[in-house]
Amino acid sequence: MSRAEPGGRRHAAQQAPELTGQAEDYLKAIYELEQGDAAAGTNAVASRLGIAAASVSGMLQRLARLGLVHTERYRGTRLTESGRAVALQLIRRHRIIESYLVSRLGFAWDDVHDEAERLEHAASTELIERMAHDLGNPTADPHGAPIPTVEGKVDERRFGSLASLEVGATARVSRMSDRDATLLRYLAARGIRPGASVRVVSREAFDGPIVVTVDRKQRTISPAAAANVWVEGEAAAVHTKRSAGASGRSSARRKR
Amino acid sequence: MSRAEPGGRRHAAQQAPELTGQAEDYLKAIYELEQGDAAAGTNAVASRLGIAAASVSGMLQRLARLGLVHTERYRGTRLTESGRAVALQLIRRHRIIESYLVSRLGFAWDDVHDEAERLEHAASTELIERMAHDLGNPTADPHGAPIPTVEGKVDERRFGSLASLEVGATARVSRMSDRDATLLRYLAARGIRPGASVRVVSREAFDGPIVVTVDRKQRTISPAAAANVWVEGEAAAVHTKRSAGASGRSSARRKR
DNA sequence: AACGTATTTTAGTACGTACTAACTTTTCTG
DNA sequence: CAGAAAAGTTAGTACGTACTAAAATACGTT
Ligand SMILES: [Mn+2]
Ligand SMILES: [Mn+2]
Ligand SMILES: [Mn+2]
Ligand SMILES: [Mn+2]
Repeated sequence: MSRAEPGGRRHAAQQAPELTGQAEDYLKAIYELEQGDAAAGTNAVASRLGIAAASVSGMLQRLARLGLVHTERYRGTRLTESGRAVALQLIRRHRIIESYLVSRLGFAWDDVHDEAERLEHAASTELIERMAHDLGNPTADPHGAPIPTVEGKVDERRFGSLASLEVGATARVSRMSDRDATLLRYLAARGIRPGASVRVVSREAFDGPIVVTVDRKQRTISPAAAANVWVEGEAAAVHTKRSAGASGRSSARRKR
Repeated sequence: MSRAEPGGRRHAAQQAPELTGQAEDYLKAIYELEQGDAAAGTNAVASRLGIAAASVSGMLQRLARLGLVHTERYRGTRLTESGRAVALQLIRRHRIIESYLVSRLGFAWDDVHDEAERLEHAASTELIERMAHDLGNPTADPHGAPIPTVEGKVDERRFGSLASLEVGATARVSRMSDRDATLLRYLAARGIRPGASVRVVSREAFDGPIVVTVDRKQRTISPAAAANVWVEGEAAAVHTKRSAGASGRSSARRKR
């Protein structure tokens, strides 16, 4: 019940520190950026949230004081157990809201992310659980992202991207980024949605377009778009080869 | 779409000043406190919002700068046209959300106010209109409060309270305050809900309990509770008498 | 009209959150 | 490994929103 508003105090703070919406978004960003053993970089958090890196430094110190993250100066940030729990519940709220808006209120799948980005901070646990129950406790959102359980369990498998599938390989679309409505419409126009099965027909050199068969129909997809689509169960057609996955690498921070 | 968050700037401000949730709540409070020609007092706004009067003074100056209220120093505040428009749209959002939560998600009517108080600031116009459409564009919320239209029209009639009905008078329950869940449960337990028809059987002196017939059953109601129930179409049984209504008085601010 | 009380405003402070500019540390590269 | 580039932090500022304490104004009562 009742998530806190920002500037003021309004409600006496009880045990739980009553995080602001911004703090919650930071935790979510960190959750999404850290992988395995690699901490989330300040710049990465900043660009994810559209905020100056200097501002992020400040907030991370606050979150550290609250016991929600561990920060090693100049070396990145990772969630503590309790920070992770907060992030997962926020993600649960986000994804259930998206699912509800699509299934019950007729929203387009490319139109729910921003709405959920705000509602996730205002919706009570009771509301979320009622929505979830009404939907039959879904396990994935409209973009294929897994929904954490109330207990904070979630499928954390990482899949390879469609962009890195080899020619001849077949796979099932698992999920895609939902942060860009244009991308989602681009993909929808090509039949790329969670559950679709794809097969790479050919690829052009120099990052040229990828030709794929999507549920029997032949389609062309830009590699930039394909990089935001994750697929599972890839199977090469003729001879199996190791694919350099964009999956669980952990050693270094990727540039961009 | 997208109501602003507080501390930061985050989105470039376009034409519309993008009010914070708090500012919106102030406007709503002023709307509900000013009646006819009487301005809303600073203390009244403060106690309504649970905020110190000094803080309210500050915010009112900001709202005045934004052209949303007129403030006459030491004399009270009233909404400008545009402030009123903001307040009415917020109230529309609030009441549609309450209605939706009750009708579509099985919330109890005494449990939706706080939820709506937060969601009203996060829900986009699109979401609200989809909810409204799904409900068949209701004209009143679960507590009998009229829902302003998209154009900002609303039934502003004021009714007398059940507490001021004379013995023998019959009336229909129009609405009740929704800000106290305990009150709502108290009323529900006695069958007092919008549309119920009541008749005052007797009243005790010194603000004692009021005995009423509610939809045929006899019930006892405390005057403090009855003061938060508004009724319409009152009709005295035998001889009609002027009732000193707690309705449209405007000259002085009531104490408390 | 004068006084005392209620109402309202100002002054000074705090905190969350953001920004830019300047500085520090780490990492990469030749 | 030295120097440059990238990444991250600190310093100083701003704004919205709250608070308490003190001062100003208005109002009801004698
Ligand atoms: Mn968010
Ligand atoms: Mn999603
Ligand atoms: Mn509100
Ligand atoms: Mn209501």
